[in-house]
Amino acid sequence: MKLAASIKEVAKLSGVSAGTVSRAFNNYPDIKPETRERILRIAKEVGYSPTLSAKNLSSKKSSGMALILSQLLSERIGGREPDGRVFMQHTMEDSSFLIMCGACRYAIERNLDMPVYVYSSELQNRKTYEQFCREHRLGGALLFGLQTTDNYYKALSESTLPCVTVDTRVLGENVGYVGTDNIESFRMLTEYLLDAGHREIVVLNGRKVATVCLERLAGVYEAYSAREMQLRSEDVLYTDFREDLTEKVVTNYLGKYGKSRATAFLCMSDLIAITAIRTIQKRGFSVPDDFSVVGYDGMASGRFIYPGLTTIDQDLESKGYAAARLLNRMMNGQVEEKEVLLPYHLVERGSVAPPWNRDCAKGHDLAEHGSIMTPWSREYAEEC
Amino acid sequence: MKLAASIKEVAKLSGVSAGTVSRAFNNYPDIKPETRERILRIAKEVGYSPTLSAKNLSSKKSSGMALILSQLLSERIGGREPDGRVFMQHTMEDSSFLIMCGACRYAIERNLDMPVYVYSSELQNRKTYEQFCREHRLGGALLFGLQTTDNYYKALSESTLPCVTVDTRVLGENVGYVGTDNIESFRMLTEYLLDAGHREIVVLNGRKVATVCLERLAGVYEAYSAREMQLRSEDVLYTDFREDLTEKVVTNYLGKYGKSRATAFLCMSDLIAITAIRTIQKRGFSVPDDFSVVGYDGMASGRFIYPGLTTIDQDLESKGYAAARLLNRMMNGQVEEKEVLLPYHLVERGSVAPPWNRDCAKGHDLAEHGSIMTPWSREYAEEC
DNA sequence: TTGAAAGCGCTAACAC
DNA sequence: GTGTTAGCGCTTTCAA
Repeated sequence: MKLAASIKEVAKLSGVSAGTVSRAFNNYPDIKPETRERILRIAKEVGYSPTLSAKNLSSKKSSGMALILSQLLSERIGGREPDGRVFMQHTMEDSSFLIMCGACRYAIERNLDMPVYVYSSELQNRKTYEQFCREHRLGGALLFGLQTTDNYYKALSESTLPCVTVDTRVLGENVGYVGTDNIESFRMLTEYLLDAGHREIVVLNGRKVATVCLERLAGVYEAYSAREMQLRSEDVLYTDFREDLTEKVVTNYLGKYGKSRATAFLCMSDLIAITAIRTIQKRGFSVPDDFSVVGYDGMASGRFIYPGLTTIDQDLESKGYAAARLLNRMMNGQVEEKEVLLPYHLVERGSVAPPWNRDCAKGHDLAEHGSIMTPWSREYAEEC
Repeated sequence: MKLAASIKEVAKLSGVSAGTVSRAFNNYPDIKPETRERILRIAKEVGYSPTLSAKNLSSKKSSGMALILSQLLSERIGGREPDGRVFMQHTMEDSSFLIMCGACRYAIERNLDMPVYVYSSELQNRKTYEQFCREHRLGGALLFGLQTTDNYYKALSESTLPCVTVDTRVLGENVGYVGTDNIESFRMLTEYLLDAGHREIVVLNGRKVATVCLERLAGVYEAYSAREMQLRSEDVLYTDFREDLTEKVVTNYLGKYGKSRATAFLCMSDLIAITAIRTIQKRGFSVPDDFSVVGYDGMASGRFIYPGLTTIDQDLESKGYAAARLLNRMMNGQVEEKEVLLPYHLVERGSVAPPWNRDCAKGHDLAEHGSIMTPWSREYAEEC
């Protein structure tokens, strides 16, 4: 394999000028087909492919897109193993990764070069959004994990080049948005619990100021008022998405009220829900016999735990894919609708049961829950 | 905010030439401190920062590094929710992501620009490794998720520029390696089970040809022969890392032997272990009373399931960090040791118990396992 | 349909 | 210390 093949080499070997090679590679119409073929063939032989830096530099308008991940390094929260050892955990773990996969899948399908940059909130103070884009010669950017307090969040609304945010809506001429209807989906989730017979529900909320949380909470309230019921504000507990805080909050609640009050926990995320379930079990209670629990996200761990977590799956990979697609279209001037809401759907696993037979369901076996047939138990029952 | 600030603008505003501005920005020694200050100040005012493409192009040797993630899009394996809905899952999910985080953390700490490229096996056929590096003007590359069958795997050994692989060792002049001592760690893990009293152990292996699996299996054999014991080859089952396959394999085994044979499952990864535990429970058996299970990786879900998964945590983030560090050093000619093995340690949760009281431990409660005090039950007992 | 030439924004070698 | 200049590898007029 030859190294260092430049456009000139190829030009010389093909007996044409550099300009013509460029034309061949960029699908210009004004080039004789056979010339193009020949050039492309020779280029392939010597292993030539154009240097992106040079392309970027020479073409007037930069055309590349990039994915910028914000909250990866900062959003680190700790916890402790039972043996006392400290472990770290990412809140955004699942979501960032899947969104990235989806976006990259789109880029790969279209043969687009789309680098991913991990850019923390802290870095955003050192370099402005405009600077970052200029520095990388971006023609458009995909942003995920932005918080409303981030510098880039504010800069986006005045962005001169197209960009797309995921989950964090930003108003601006050139800003697209891909998200989920948080209000609607939480209304649905709440109704699901109400339909199951629950009347005393505790909401385990995330960060008080996070937009998603605000919207989701609104959905809960909507469901309540549609049935002319009231959600007491003291039944909304805040956990900040942190595992240890969630545990503390749930432990407190259980210590205070035990089974005397709520029959279900409605969680703003799967991570919260999973921790809640674990905490409930550690306190000697059962899910779903004593308490039902639902989450939101569709993260993988929800399948692994017992009982399986009933949740709303928002298909994060599709979200990433849709975001990349929207950005690409915006960059090409195909400015359809700049706001895309993705579908979601309820995944019923085993963490919800009707509340009425709480006390006759003690000592259940893994394969049967007493009050409700979980998918697992059903499957087991069928096969045995 | 002014837009389009180039080096010339800054030069003009500062009353110097472009060359001097360049000197100021690149920490050259031969520039008057106050000139530098002034230039930097003015640059900041107009929001200037040098374009990477231009830098790359003009400097002879390209100096940038990048992280290339291979198996993200291809390594997709499906499964089914209990309700029949199909879900997709990434085998590498946890690991890719955490390694990426670690590598990026290093880059950010050093103020290095390190784009992440998601580059599937399929793409590797369309563009050679050399081409990719040239195209992106890389000075070095970090590769994760490479399989021995990948095109880039083969290309690496002849790489002219420094590169570092994670977990997949490649022999070559310019290739560094960051990994874990798979043999040693699996010897330890096996001994842990043997020490607990297990004599009939089933190994749930991954892909037969994967290097990591080969090494890990070697570790198991070592532990056995150190005690002059024999691991029967029919007790090594292959699952290919796929959830559904794992379930099938374990189900088969249990259907055939029930509790009559093995007392423990030694799994090559946490994902396998978690699926194994779930399958065992679905079949009506208990972990750890009927079967002990251990995994390897330290993935987050291992904490969420019940019982907690006893496993070897290999701290993937540190792995990514170490890899980026090694690459950076290699690129700077600080060629210390090109092979870095990272520490690992056993995390004891609740999935292992001695095998001798299998049958007197039925019907246990979450808080007490009969045969062994798990960390959870211990904690619970202490607090109540 | 193609070649020639002027840059894109920067660095680096060589003057002064 | 600083200015000048010649590229880096490509795209893109403008001619031919």
